[in-house]
Amino acid sequence: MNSVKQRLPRLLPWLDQRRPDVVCLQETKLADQAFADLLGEELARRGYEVAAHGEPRWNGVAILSRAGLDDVVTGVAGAPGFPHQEARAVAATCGGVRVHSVYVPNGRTPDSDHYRYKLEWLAALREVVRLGPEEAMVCGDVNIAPADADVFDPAAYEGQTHVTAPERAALAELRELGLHDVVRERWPEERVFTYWDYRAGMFHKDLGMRIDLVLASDPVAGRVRAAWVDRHARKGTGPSDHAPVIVDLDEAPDGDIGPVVPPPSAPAPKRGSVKLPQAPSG
DNA sequence: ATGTCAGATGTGATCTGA
Repeated sequence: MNSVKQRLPRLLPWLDQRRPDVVCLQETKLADQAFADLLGEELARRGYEVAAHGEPRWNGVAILSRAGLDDVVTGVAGAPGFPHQEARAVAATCGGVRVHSVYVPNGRTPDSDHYRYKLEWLAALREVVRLGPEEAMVCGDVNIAPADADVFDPAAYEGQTHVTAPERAALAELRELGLHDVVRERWPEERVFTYWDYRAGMFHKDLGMRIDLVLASDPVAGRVRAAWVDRHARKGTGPSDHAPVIVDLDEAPDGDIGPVVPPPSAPAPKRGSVKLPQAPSG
């Protein structure tokens, strides 16, 4: 979101256009009461139940659902604070699936306390998911590009947060619980990004990173019929610097809803020596 | 061009975080 308050004119039309059953939001940057005051009524009118977990200024996550919203848990048990507990995770059971909306700490620089905090936070998240139900999804801004293919130019990010080996190992350990990276599995060779820096025309040039993931356990991943990044939502006036990831699931394991065609993406520009703005990622 | 935003402090420009 990069502020749900600033993004309201984009969020509500997007909900009406895509009509998702379950929505995981990150970086709402709003306390729970302010969240309810700002958009509770608009969401209720659209049939959404809401689990919001926020702070007055930073962070903040939420789950919107019209597929049920049960057993809401805020935060990650056993996770460290920085120094206080931050609003970076909320979980709920929606239509039989344990859904986690997560905003993984940024990490800032690899030698920082914030980076160590990020790794410890991921380890705690892994424990929560490990002890949870088999049908599970982890969705959100993980602030890690899983592989070099998830960065427009790996050389431009070398040694920076989001691409280091320990971060990728922490993410891999989470995935070793049996979680599928459903967008990468659907688009194994394609150029797919979810985040583009606001500066320097990065979106226009499609110089981005794939740091927003939908991870799904086996029984859920088997129901995936479409998985794609809604780049359209990054265009136009007043977008977030991230684009939403959309995943369609069948209702039944052997169901068939026919072919689903994602919208066309922009042609990939040539890889080159592009100077990277010094404040990476959101 | 370190080229953008958003939130805050506290009124206007500067800081923090991404």
